[in-house]
Amino acid sequence: MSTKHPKPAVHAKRPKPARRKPRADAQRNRERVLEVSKQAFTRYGASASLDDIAKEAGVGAGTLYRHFPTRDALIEAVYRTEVEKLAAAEGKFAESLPPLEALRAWMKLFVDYVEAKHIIAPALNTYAGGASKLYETSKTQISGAINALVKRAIQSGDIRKDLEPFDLLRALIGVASVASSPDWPQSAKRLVDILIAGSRPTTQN
Amino acid sequence: MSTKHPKPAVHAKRPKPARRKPRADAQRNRERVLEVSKQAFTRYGASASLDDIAKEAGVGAGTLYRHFPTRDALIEAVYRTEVEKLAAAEGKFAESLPPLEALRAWMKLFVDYVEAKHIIAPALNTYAGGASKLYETSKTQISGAINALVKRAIQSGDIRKDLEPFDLLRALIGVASVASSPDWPQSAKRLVDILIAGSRPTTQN
DNA sequence: GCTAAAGTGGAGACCGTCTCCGTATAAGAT
DNA sequence: ATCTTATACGGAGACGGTCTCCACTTTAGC
Repeated sequence: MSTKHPKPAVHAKRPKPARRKPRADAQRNRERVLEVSKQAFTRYGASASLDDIAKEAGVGAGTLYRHFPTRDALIEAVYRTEVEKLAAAEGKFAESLPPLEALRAWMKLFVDYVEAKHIIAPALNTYAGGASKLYETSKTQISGAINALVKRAIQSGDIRKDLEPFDLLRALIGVASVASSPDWPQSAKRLVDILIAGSRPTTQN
Repeated sequence: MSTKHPKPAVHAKRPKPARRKPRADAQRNRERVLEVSKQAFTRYGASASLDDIAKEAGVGAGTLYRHFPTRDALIEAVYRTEVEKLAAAEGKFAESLPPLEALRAWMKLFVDYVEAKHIIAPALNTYAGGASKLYETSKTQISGAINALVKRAIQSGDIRKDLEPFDLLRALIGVASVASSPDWPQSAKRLVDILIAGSRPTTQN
């Protein structure tokens, strides 16, 4: 074996362990699980049976758990793109609207997202019990968005200087977690207006 | 049996089925379960094992489930008194404080209650999944309280006429459901102030 | 005391979670 | 084309929680 080629380090994507290319079936299964999960979560809520999801996706339970070790990991993966879109909307609003209206529009968009996929809200909150660090990135993205919007609105003088952006976010998550009653979306949007009104500089009394 | 006494309708508490007095042991067991549940819920959250609770209370699982057919029923029973106290505080504040401050004080008291017993908030919300009608009475009590406070504050001109009291309540429940981060109580109270500021009549702009 | 109504308790059926490991298969080397 | 081996698969089964069922016990009322 002294004639063997020198290490093909030129082709290696990763310098360290010289990894092998990921298997095609693994990738396929992962996507199928994700697909089925999305439907299952919207249909049955966050407590949908994972074994059922695995079955419907045509994979064994072991496969599902290998790709997504915990329920949280799965939820996070499912809603990662949604959260990214929501965070991205911040930029668009910031460009096309005056500061205060951009903030208002984004907050109402948040409500819309939660209305469609009501699992997002608990996913952004640490939720009851386990303080998993999995949602950290999602949280960071959303925090970044509202931070930018509030900062801009403060600079333009539309919002009190001492307002904590995170307070607003917490209120938003909270309001969104309460999903009872049919007129919830209207109520949530009225609340956005109240929150913004309450965040303006105190010109009165 | 023709000599038997005439129906002792005089002593009957209930006219219809002439019920027998409830058994002493049943009452005792019920209270023990309630006692243990209260501790278990504060220690392990709303998902504490019911079988464990039964075991610790020294009763069989069957007994627990007979008294409280569902988890919700048990939670409701445990926090019924707390909710009653909270609702009762409305009267006190209404007497001793000006309308707006009474509302503010009550809302902050709400936050304090939730901080101590973080299960109250989900109990007031329908929560994810099943729309059980069990919390109806609790909800009604709390709704009544905030309704009275808001109405008074509207009449004194401190609050916009078109404000939906239930919107405020929903925000409160929502904010209270978000229990992450150590400075949550401060944040929640800042939010109460924001909500109230946002509910004032629009003298500006 | 007697008796029927009321209540008890725990075995066990059921269901969801998650692990373990023997088997299958794709990727890369020859 | 075949071999080798890292990678992935899947489902049986251990585990733990929920909830029911019913043979047995206890109590209230006479």
